[in-house]
Amino acid sequence: MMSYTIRDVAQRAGVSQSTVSLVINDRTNVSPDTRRRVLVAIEDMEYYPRHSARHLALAKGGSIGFVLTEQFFRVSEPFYTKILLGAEFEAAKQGFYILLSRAKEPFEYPKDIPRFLLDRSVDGLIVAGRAPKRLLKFIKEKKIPCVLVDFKLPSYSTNHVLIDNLSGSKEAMNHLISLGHQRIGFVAGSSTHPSILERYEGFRQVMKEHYGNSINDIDKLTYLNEEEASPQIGREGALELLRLPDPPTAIFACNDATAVGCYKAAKELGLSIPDDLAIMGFDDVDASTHLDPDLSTVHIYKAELGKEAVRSLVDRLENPDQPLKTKIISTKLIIRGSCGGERTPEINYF
Amino acid sequence: MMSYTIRDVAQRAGVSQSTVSLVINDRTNVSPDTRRRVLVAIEDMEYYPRHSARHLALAKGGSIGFVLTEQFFRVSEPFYTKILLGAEFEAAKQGFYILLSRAKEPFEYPKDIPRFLLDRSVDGLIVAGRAPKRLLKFIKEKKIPCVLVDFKLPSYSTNHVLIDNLSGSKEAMNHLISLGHQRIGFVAGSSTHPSILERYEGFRQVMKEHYGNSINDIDKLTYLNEEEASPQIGREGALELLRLPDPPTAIFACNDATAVGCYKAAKELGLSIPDDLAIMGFDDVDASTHLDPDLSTVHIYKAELGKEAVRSLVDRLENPDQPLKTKIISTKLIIRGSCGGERTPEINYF
DNA sequence: TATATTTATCGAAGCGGTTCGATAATTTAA
DNA sequence: TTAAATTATCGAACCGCTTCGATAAATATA
Repeated sequence: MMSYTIRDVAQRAGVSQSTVSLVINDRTNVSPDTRRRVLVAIEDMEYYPRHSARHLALAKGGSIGFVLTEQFFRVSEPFYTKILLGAEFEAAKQGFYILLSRAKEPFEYPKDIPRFLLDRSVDGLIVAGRAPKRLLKFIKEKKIPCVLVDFKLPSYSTNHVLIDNLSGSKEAMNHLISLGHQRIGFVAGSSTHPSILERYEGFRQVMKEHYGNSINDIDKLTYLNEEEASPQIGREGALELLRLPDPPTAIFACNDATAVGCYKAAKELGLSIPDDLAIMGFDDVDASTHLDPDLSTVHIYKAELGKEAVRSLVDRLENPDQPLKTKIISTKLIIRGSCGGERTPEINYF
Repeated sequence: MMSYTIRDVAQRAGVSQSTVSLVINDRTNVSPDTRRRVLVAIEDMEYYPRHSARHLALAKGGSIGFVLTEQFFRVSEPFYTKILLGAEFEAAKQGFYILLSRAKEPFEYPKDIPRFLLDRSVDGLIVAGRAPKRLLKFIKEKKIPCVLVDFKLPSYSTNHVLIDNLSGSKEAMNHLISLGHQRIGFVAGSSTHPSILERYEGFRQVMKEHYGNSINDIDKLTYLNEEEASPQIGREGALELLRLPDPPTAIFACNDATAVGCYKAAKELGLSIPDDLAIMGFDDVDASTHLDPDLSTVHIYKAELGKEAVRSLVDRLENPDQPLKTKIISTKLIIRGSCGGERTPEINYF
């Protein structure tokens, strides 16, 4: 069943198609009476303008590309998909569509350039997590408006939405210290990711501040692995630190997935949490409340990251000459059962 | 920087735009020599046809809408997003885009009709999880090709991709029984969802088969709740069953989220898993390996569901007069630590 | 060799919108 | 009362692609 076009509406309302267009786009210089007639016709015919036609005529279509690094597609899925869902939420609100795509890793140029970039289906792009350099270069060359979420590159300027990892990390560390821990270990995977580095930096700063400059000591209490942060890495790291002659009494894991592995290590060594070993995570993924005891961690407002990314991008699309902006979203320390201290009341963040 | 159009390419190659179009679309009746010249020009100019223009000309754009029920957007996120990711994977392979949208709950018509349906941005639709009736009605009226994933309505005919819940459930039950359990409880949320009902049916069938027709008994061992399956529901249900004068020695939870709650209940009552209480889940969500002991469960090939949905839809788009098809995807029993038995070797399913 | 087919290429119309410039109608200014 | 400015409406061109029918060139058939 063919549906109506703007011409049909025009005919029905007894006006020209240009007038209908003016009404649709809420432009000035249409008499109230004509406007009413057109609106009635639109209503009656259940007319809705074709997206592709507008897109073609306007050279912009109100769609946003969302790129997820393939690695995260699998491993860190619960984290990044929350960001995606937040983005969808805000995009819908602002009348934009989200087109989803993966960035392969390793990234091959030009094969792996998302097709919606090539055929101009999207007006702009959000990249969540590690962004392939070659992709970023392409985006810059083509001058495609873009915002990076939870990732940055020293020499690359664009809009960003970032997590306040440093503050979050320091807050978590200070909490651990306030509980009396002196030997605190740090276990991390994905150790080249800027967010992880910042969490590490927070760990170091607080340790130094409290326990002086005995860097060697800090280094001994640190396990860094470049591979994707995961329970396996967490387990390995925790085992390594806990087998030290002078093992830590608390472990700060770079994220919740890693913390899960620390639980396993503790169990293997017969250590009880939090009495023998305190564990602190980062991210506040759903799984953290499933652990026993439930995990104290640093909450990240994931959906908010996605929302802010969309706002940032839409803003940029609407005023292209704006200065670049970086938004930094705070975190929130959530005390549960894995390291003692007074529990934070649970709130249901979307 | 304006990019090239088909006319530019035509000019460069010294042919008409229609010829370029023929080459692009790989049509017959183009001399090898001309084809080569055009291809070279395309290559040189990095030409790529505008999506919206093709869309307009062809009245189809190679995009698929993916609708997620808002409820699942939050609660069952890890489950449905895996399906989404699988769909993206297959869609990319087939050259389709995925547009994401939520279906509000409750669903208000016509406000909540996804916009991409109204403005014809998508050629077809995948709906995952519970689909609002009013939305389905709209889809049928507009004759929009559609496939339902993990949901069906008795009177609604369309393409489906479903989980073989009944077999999965029976297999899980038989395993429990083979371990010697006689009193097995069933705990479920989302009890009106067809998938959950099928799992329940599997439970009943196996119980009846083994322990005769003492229906009352089975009913006593059943906890059904219409609210969204969740750890809270699981905890409630397990507590209720475990406090019976003659409590179950095993609990079959309708899904992993619910099973998590059963763990909590067991802990509260001082029961150890699997010795005092065996627990069996369904879904095989990531979190199930984080539990201690790790959860025996029924694996669902979530990404595969998404892939099959795309295949089904694309198939339908390409030959519209095909009969409707329902695909049923099998499950796989995964034995881990929560109920004894020999462990299934872990495989990394995408 | 003349005619009928087939093959290669092209021009122009059309997909469904937006928008610019022209025109007619109305209001304001002189 | 007339000229100038403003407002309302419209026709036509255009966005970038596909496709139909026409035409010219090449090939097959009689």
